[in-house]
Amino acid sequence: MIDILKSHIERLLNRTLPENNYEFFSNLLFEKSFDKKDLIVEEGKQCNHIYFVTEGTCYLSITDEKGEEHAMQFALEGYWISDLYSFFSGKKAIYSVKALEPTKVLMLNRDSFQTVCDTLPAFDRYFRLLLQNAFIALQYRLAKTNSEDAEHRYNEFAKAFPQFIQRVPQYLIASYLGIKPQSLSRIRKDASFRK
Amino acid sequence: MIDILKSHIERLLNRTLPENNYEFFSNLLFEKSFDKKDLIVEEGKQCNHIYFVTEGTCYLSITDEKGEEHAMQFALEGYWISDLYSFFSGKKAIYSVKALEPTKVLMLNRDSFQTVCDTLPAFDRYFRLLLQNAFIALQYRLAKTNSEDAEHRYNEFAKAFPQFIQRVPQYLIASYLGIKPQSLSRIRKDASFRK
DNA sequence: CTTTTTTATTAACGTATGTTAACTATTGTT
DNA sequence: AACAATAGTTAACATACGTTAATAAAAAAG
Repeated sequence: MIDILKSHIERLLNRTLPENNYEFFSNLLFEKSFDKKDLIVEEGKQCNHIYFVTEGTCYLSITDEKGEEHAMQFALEGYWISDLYSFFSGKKAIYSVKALEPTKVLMLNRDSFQTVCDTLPAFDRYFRLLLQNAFIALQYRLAKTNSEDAEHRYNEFAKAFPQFIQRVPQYLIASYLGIKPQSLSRIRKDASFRK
Repeated sequence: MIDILKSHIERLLNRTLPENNYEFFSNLLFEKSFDKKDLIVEEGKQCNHIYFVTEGTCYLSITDEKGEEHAMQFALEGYWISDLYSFFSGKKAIYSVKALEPTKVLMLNRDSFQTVCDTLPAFDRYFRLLLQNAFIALQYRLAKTNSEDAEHRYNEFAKAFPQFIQRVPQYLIASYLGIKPQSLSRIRKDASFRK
């Protein structure tokens, strides 16, 4: 069951890991379960872990001054999620992570992260590749946010992430796209008319 | 003159590099100069380098289907810039990089990047830290794009990056903020009234 | 099953930003 | 210095999306 993570690592590194490397790493992980609606990371508190989802769904969000929540990222089985700002700086979290379903994660704390990166260069490489991909995807998403209208963005999202359309409530998808739920409703209705 | 990069690396790693480590790395770099308006990276062609700016300014942009250009990132002395999508995948660039002033860069090609990361784990670490910071900043920028109006975003930008306000034309700053130059003009006028 | 809570829909109206177009200011070129 | 090209401003009008509010549908809880 932990092996979904091992194969994730080996796929990114494009090679198999020596068994003792992975063992060293996996001994630093803790398993934890959350109920639906539980907060995995809470804004205002230090976020001392990164989380690898092995079961369930959750999402990262930020709350603005008006008290409105904005979904930034969704995660299901095989995704890492956390407030990286807080994790890497040690400052208070500006994001929250909340479970959308009963969710199981493998968690790695800051010290263990440092240890594994210092001890096994393969893990520095692994996390670099993760961040590389995340950065490229995020930059592309921002480009689309600044150039396409909400309908186009919704269609691209639905095509790229059909699993999220299934498992994430529509008001959070609207929020992720940078619009209100009413607007997404309107967009979907207009689209269904045109069919 | 190359040492602006060395100190950049040592600042991120939070330690001094063995002199032979840096020498190994810097021998893989090429220096190149561009005139104002030159394309450093051209959309549609492979982007085979990452660029560290030692002099001048340039910016990364993407052109949408309607032919409109969207500024994604600015870089002046001490910044890395490139189309990382193309650089890491080997596919055709979807972004361009263009000089806004006469600009000097140190460039590192894909093979050399691989070599230095494979040979010196410190560089995997360095590029992980770079990407980490870039990801965190980009995620925050997207959060603001989805939650604040253009006036607020402009004010935050001007405060955080006064150098760019000096050296980058206003229509590119508008584009970076996700609005049209006319809108930024209006915002600035309204603000000056309220003073 | 029934009730309550949460999520989604719809419609009328408001607003920030886009569009078009004309004009001015600035910068670069001969 | 004169001219051309680029960048910035302004204003009238258009539009995508936000706001408010009422209702309906679906999911969770008793």
